[in-house]
Amino acid sequence: MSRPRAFDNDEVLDAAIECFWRRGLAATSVRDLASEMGINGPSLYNAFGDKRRLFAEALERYAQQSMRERITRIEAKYIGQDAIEVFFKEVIARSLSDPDRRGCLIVNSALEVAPHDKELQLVISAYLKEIESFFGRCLEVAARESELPPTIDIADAARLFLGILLGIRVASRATPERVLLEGMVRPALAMFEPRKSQSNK
Amino acid sequence: MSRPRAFDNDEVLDAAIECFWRRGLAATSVRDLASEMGINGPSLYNAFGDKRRLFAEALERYAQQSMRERITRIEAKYIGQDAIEVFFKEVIARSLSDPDRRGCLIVNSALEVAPHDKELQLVISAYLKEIESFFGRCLEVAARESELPPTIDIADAARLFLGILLGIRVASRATPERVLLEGMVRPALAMFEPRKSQSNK
DNA sequence: ATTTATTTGTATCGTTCGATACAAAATATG
DNA sequence: CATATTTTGTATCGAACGATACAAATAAAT
Repeated sequence: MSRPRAFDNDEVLDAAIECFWRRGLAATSVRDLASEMGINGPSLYNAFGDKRRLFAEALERYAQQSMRERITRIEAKYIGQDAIEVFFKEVIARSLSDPDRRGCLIVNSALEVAPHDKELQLVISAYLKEIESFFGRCLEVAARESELPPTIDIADAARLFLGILLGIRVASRATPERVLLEGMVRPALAMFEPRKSQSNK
Repeated sequence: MSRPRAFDNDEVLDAAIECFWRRGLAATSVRDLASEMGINGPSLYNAFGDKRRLFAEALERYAQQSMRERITRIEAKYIGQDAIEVFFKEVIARSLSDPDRRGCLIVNSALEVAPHDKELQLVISAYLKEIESFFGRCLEVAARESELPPTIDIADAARLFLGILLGIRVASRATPERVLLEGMVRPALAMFEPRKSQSNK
């Protein structure tokens, strides 16, 4: 009954994610966005309401495609200690290979947006909780598989790994050096029981 | 030979710190700054050059008054494990008691500014290194005092504590909850040898 | 007192900001 | 084909942006 959209919502959202990811919310103008999304300003407002609502949609899509995708993919293939190790290995590799040093949009938004926007604070806080829960699940499995000393408090260990992840994401924007990022997580991974090593030849 | 300044440089810099600390670099306008600093726009430009240079001066003053002050004050009174514990206790207390959730200006700038400003990136990266070195010194002492198992790699442990600190600062802006912030650091503090406990009555 | 150098306050500069008014274009439905 | 409905592109809107021109004000030096 009406004229159809000339663009794909998800495609232009991906372009918006790229803008917000690289420059943040405040430093990205609507003109930047419209240009990178390949649409006109009025189309942007017609489709997404305003800049803040576009940001909220981009953030949710990022959480789905970047955070949850990684968690479900890793949990489908690894469990316990392995899952945590693979997770950090992947995050560090991505952080070091990104010439724009974008870090993680969720972490960036936790710092830039959360204190000034109550509604988005709740959303972002929930994203962080999802990551903490992922670590919690891995640690539960590790404890069951005797990879983890029973003295370890699992809830706190999950919080520790979340903290280290946030630390890695911050550090990678100012000091993107492998020795630093890997060094941040290595002592925490040492909380696991020593692996039964294969016989050395 | 000339008309004297009607304002104190350090006083107006403190006001500038407050602006940048609460809202970040991009979201703080020169009018915000001049208003909070109690001076006119032209006086601001005459004294500090431009917004970016004012930010650089405010950041350096913050590093001196907030980061280095805390480190030297704590190191003058505590050593080893105690120093690290007091440091985190203080940071967490400050984070939870700040209704504006400003976090740490250095950490905020590592995320917002460092990727887009090569010169400030180097400055910020050096600030982070100062914090890491503080942890390193504490850990060296702890190792000498047998507070630390010899299996612990001190350089990596210092990187871990820096990472946790960054994590706490980020989390405190989105999820300022004591159980989370304390939980992030508690497992790391468990790397120290069990203390010889006093006889229980 | 006059000169010299700097700061101060007023009044902007041109640019960019987020957001729209409006009419032409496009499609599903009747 | 005619109508109803939404999208599109052009052309802005008023407000706020970073930054200055300029003259009055202020003090030290002569």
